[in-house]
Amino acid sequence: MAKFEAGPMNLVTALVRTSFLVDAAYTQAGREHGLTPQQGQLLCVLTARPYGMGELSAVLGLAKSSLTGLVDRTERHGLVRREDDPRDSRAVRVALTELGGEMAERFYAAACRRVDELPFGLDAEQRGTLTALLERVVLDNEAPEVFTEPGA
Amino acid sequence: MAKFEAGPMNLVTALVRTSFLVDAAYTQAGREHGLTPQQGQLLCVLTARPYGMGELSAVLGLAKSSLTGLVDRTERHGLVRREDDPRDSRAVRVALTELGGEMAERFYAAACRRVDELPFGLDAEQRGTLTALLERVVLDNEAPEVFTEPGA
DNA sequence: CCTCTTGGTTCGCACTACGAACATAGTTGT
DNA sequence: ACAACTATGTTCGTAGTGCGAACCAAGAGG
Repeated sequence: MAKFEAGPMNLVTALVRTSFLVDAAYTQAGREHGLTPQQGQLLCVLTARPYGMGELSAVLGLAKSSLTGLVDRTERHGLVRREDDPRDSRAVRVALTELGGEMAERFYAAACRRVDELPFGLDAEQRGTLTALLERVVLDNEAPEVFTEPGA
Repeated sequence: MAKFEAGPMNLVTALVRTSFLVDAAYTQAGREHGLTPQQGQLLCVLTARPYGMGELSAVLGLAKSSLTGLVDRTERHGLVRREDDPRDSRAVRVALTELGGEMAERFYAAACRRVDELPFGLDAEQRGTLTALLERVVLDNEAPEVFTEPGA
């Protein structure tokens, strides 16, 4: 029963399994540095600039109440800091600490390395094609700007 | 800064963001039916056949101890059942209940629908190309056989 | 038999995520 | 000014996730 299904995989299955691989790579990269994937994600977002809680909630796709905890824990580990927003005294700006910046860099590098290894079976041209197609999907769906290169 | 970076996205970023979209779709599909993504995943795996705990652990990429809890909770919801393995009395076979089978079907359909909508901006040929490229990645990395069509 | 391995569970821990309710601080209309 | 509304975060309770270490019981091998 579907034991030798070398036949064409459907797109949905391919996407789901790829996502599975990416997640695993991401999680592994985090584990190398004592980070949960969520904390790693948070650090990566913050490398661009400080964010407010509400903004983070939107970018990461989490409820505000979920974010309080994530930031709490990450702050407790000394990776992130809550700063007062000068122009709105109820708002807060979450920023990387120095240690957080270093962690972000290392996590980002490790995650990139691992994810970049996934398409090892594709040549340069195929990678280019794949990138273009996925980029289209990502942009069409307005995927949040997660995981932009820190040095950009 | 990098505000109008319409430039070529790198492959890693494209993969990570795509994975983000797929996860969100998956989670949403689960929520529609009162399932967590993990429980949904479990049901999908079990549509093929019953599995032992160890097998599940390997397929889902979880520690055995994590699995006990997942199966416990899913069992508590009446979706899954632990059966004795006739040929090994310490082993267990996790199987779908009738309700579990129905849920699996509905969850699978919902997840497919949502994931299938992601590449709405691609035409048939592009979808074919994308599928082929991802399939290659998936097979090269021996991604677990998650999310195979139930009816296969 | 006595070991060694294997299949699962238990336990304690840290973390994830949500919605409802809440407190404040801005904002608007009058 | 002042009341009414809105936006920003936090708190609280609940359910679920995931791990490693320790453990138990049943098979396998010498």
